[in-house]
Amino acid sequence: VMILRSRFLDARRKRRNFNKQATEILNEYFYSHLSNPYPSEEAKEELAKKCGITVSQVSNWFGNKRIRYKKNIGKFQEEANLYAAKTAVTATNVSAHGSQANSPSTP
Amino acid sequence: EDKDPACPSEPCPNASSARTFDWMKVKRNPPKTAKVSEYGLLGQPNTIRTNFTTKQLTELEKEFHFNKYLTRARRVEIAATLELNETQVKIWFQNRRMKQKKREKEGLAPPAASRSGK
DNA sequence: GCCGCCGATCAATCATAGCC
DNA sequence: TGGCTATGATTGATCGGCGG
Repeated sequence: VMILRSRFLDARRKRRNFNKQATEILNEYFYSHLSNPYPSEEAKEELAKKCGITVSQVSNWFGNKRIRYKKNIGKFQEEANLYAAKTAVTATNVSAHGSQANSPSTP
Repeated sequence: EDKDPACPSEPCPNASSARTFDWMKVKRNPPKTAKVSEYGLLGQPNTIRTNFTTKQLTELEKEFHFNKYLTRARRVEIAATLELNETQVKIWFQNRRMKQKKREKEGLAPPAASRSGK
């Protein structure tokens, strides 16, 4: 089926990569909060300002980053160590549930 | 001054930083968009994202401009007409409203565009 | 109890940017 | 010019929380 997309009218046509500096800032935040890389709305606004991009773009960046990171952790190992060395705010967390790491039901 | 609630509930093989935190293990349940009908006995229902046709999107969009919210009756009607689940129609409207909201919000102060060294 | 909505997020995909 | 990977954006659908 040729789901003739409105290939035109697709906002994602003209895409520009972010500054190297913006990416630097985003990565620093991401890796320094690797235990929980979910910036609050306020944090996103601040990052957006520093990076010169919109809050939505910050959200998109973290969304993509998280998914791609966990999809292939090994591929980001170097990057992780690089930024981990740069900043360390690794908030150690407290655990909640006991053992058992699995989904609801296992078929 | 931020605290993170999250925990690696499993021993990690690595030593350095980068441990395996639970957000990395999050898995979403597959869409239950299934309409329990034709699909052998193994063929999984619709574990994939439904691709709405241009026609369906056009109709939904048209309806949205008419009403941002749907009534149960209208929803049933549209679902039948477009051959979609009521849930899909409902979800489409919810996402559409959020999209609208986002657009309005961004359309009120987007000055700032620093791209790479163009 | 169940339902719809909101806000955030996921996950797959699209289309382009960027490099070799 | 071709091919491939990196990356920002889009979007159907899920998750958790609220209110009716």
